[in-house]
Amino acid sequence: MNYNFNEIEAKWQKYWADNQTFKASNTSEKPKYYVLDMFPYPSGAGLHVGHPLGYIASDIYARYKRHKGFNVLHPQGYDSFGLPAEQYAIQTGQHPAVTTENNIKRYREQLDKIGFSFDWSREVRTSNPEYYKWTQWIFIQLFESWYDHEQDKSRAISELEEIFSSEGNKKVKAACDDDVEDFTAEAWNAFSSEEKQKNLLKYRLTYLAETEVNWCPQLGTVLANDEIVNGVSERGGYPVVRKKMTQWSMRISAFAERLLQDLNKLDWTESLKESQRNWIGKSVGAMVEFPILSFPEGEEKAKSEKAPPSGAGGIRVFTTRPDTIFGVTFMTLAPEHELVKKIMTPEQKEEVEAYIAASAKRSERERMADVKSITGVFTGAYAEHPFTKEPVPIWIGDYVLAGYGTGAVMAVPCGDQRDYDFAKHFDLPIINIFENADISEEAFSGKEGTVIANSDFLSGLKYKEALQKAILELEKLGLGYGKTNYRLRDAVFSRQRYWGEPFPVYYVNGMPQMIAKEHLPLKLPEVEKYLPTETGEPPLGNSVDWAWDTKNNEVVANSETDHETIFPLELNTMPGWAGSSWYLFRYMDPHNEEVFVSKEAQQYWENVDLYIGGSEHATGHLLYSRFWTKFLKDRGYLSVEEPFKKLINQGMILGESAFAFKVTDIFIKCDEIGLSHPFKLEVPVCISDDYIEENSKEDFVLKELLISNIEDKKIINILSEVSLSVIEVKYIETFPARIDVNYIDSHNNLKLNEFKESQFYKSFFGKASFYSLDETFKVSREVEKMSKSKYNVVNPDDICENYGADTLRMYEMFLGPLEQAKPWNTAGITGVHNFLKKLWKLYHSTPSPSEGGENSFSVSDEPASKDSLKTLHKTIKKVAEDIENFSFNTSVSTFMICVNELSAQNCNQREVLEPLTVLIAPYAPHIAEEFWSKLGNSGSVVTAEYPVYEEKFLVESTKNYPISFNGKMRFTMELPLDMSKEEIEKTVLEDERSKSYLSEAPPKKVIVVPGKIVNIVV
RNA sequence: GCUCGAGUGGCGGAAUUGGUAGACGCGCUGGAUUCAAAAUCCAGUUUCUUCGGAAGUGCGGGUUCGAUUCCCGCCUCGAGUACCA
Repeated sequence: MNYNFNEIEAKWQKYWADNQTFKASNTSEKPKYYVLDMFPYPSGAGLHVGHPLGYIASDIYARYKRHKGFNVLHPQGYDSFGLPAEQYAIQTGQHPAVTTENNIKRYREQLDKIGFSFDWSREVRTSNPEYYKWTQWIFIQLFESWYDHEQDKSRAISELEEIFSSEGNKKVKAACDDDVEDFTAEAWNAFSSEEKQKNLLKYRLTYLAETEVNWCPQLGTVLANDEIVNGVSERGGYPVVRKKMTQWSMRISAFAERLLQDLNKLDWTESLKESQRNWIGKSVGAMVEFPILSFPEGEEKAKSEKAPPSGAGGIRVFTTRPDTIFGVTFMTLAPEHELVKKIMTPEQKEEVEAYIAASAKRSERERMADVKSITGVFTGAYAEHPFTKEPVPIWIGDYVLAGYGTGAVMAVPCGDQRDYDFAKHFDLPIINIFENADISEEAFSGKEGTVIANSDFLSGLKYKEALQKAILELEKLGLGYGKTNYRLRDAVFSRQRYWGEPFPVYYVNGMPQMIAKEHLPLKLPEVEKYLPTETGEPPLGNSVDWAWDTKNNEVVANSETDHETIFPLELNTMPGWAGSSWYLFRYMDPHNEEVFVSKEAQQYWENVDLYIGGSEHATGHLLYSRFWTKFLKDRGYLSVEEPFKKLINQGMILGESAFAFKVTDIFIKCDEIGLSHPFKLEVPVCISDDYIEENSKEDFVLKELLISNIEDKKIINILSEVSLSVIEVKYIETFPARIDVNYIDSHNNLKLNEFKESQFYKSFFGKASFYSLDETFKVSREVEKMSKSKYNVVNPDDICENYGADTLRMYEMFLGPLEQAKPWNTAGITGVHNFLKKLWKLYHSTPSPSEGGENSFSVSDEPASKDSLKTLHKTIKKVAEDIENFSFNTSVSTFMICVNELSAQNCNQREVLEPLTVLIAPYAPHIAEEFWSKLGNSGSVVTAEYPVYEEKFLVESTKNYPISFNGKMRFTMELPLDMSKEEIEKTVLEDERSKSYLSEAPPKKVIVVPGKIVNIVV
């Protein structure tokens, strides 16, 4: 009987499902282990071979841990709210819930074929009301909480109210909005309940704030930053305007320091931690206030002496280098800075306003892209230096960003390159305040070891001392204080979309009210269309039933809002990261209707031991999830501070795109080509750089080759460095070159007949008439991201069908290190497939050709040979080590070596093959189950114990020593391992081969490392 | 620009408390089997070579008996981030 993988795999997949083999229990004597994959968004395109890579790795690890005696939680689910389903709904009118359901079905079928050991009884879907009920509940908890910086934790808002009513808000060190005003206990108690609510909102961990969104009037929708290209919408190219909207925000910035510090506790890659550190962007420095010296006529005179740091009488700046304060020669404000219009002098008014208008026109992106050109305008106003009391000119310049710090900087040209460039450009003074620093060419940015000079009381001090001293002196003057700044902004939590979690919020007189827990979930309403309303409100505004009746606690028609118990509901929905920020905990207790996770379940499973997923979530999902975990921990709902202990980012599997082309020689005569005169060849062709041949007689370089798509025609632009030359362009592809990889065979030939039958051919070439397919075509390949639009997608279903899931699993691992990006090449899969066939043969007898007939299962109970046991134990050792190190590619190699050796030894003994079955089970579970049952075991191989490595089988008595001369290995010698250094040296030197390398002279030195190497220096 | 990572055969890759560079697989070449093909099996496959050998892990130095591995300086590619004061 041959290796019939289709039959075997279907059989065991059914067995696992029927027997609930992978169902995890929340109570067990065994130690727990939680392995989690980042759950997928079920897209309409289905899975390609790149998607399961991480799932296979985590599945191998989960199965391995089960063999090692752990109670393993290995669940899977769907991040099923999201944009694509909504966009599809806008186009087709199909309800996102329907398309999502269909997509999930397809995903499940595909996943099941690969043989994962998921506990599907714990499946979660973020778009499921039973699930998002708890997402809404967490939102309410955030609303009911504030952040106490004193205790460094989130606390109940009721505790804050108590503090306010007993001592006011002066002593409270809370994370809050910038505009809170001080009030006493008496004042608080005198507040109306509405005033109280207004003030509390400024402290809540989720709060309403005016924030800007990208609004596209033509599309009638809000766009994300990456949907905007050069200031216009990516789709359609319509203008986008910044529009202020009241939106929910999350006070994640309150957690900045903890999110930063706790990174040190995590077993994540350094690069990932680094990008979170950068994202949090901590900088330690000082807030300094420069009093304004002169307002223009008619305005109030500057209050230079007594202006408090928070007052409006000065310009507040944040600096990380207060030690360089004596180097300040000017100040720069962002053009948007609110003080600009107040302080500019009448003489400068025109110029300043023109500059503001000009920079407002430039998009953020433009401003950032254009780093080189230096622009700015003098406002005419001056500030007073806190120490020297000298006037400091105030400029505006768009190198200062309104969104960071205070939107203003104290310019120290000797110490900051941007200030330096600005000063040089506008001929502003530069004072050198560093000892022994040359600032004639560029700014000096050294810190450690720098000695400050020319700086009054800071002169002679080192960087660190000067820093402290400067802050101290500023504090004395009341013009500054030490301050730590974070780049991390509060996260906008509202989306003007349909397919997301509705907020459990209704509004009474404009103040938000939470719907009580017992009335959750607040389900998404039906709408007729998924676009914003004509008045520009979010899609939920299209619903006729979207108001809350506080009397019956139910959703009612919004036409009835004039009734005194009926109030409008929030129209926004939550962002994609809401549901994914806490899903790991729901898997622990997925069907609990009372709490989002029971204390017992959470305390048993704690948090995720191993998390595998893509690195694209480095600063989104992974940061938000840490934030919510910390919050829920603070409020006593969780016992852990972090969601994911260990994290591995799997690398992307790339596709090998195929380009088919017909070879035609075309000569283009270019008489006048200059850089300013791109040559245009207006024929529908494609060309790639590789196929350009230069005319060697002319000394020219092909500078650049541009291909642009204009009205479905490919236009070649050739830019040459010299103006007079003849370019010979060969090998022009005479039709759009991208070909679906599935029509290319392993020898890079176009499968012409199949290709002509394909939908791909018909849609692309059906109407074209300028080429003939019957001629010879060439195929070139290029490695790119795997994507439907590049026609390089390989479907795992096809691989399972043709080679089996076990082959797919092992091949994906064999491709290369898990964390590395690597190209997929279906041609290479035969190596792994042949290995499994060889493995199959080990367990089956091979009848001699004369006998004929089928192979049959034949494993002997005789004792195995010494060599076979050695091979087995070598393999146990290496494979176990490799799994622990997530080096799955090398463990597949090890299996291959093992099977090659056992085949050569004609090994068919149970003593070896039974442990081998368990060893390979995590990688190729179906074939392992088949062997396991044929070996006479009942039940699944999953329950088998992992084989134990025994040193004794590997003990050697001799070593094949490499003998090197000057470090170069020349030959080897088999010598006993217990031979002494001296004996080894003597034996080696006496060898004939050594003598030929030594010529006449004796060796200068002989290094003998017993058990390793002999090196002779000549 | 900054941060992180990586450069090894035709290709994917292996080897790091410094100790036989190229494991394993693909591809390729030759052979066996076959009417033939597929499948399978065997042998070879870093480069150069006067067939004795010699060189070789992006480049240039250094440390060492010995460097893919450690140190210094560069180059290239990839990922992330971007005027962060």
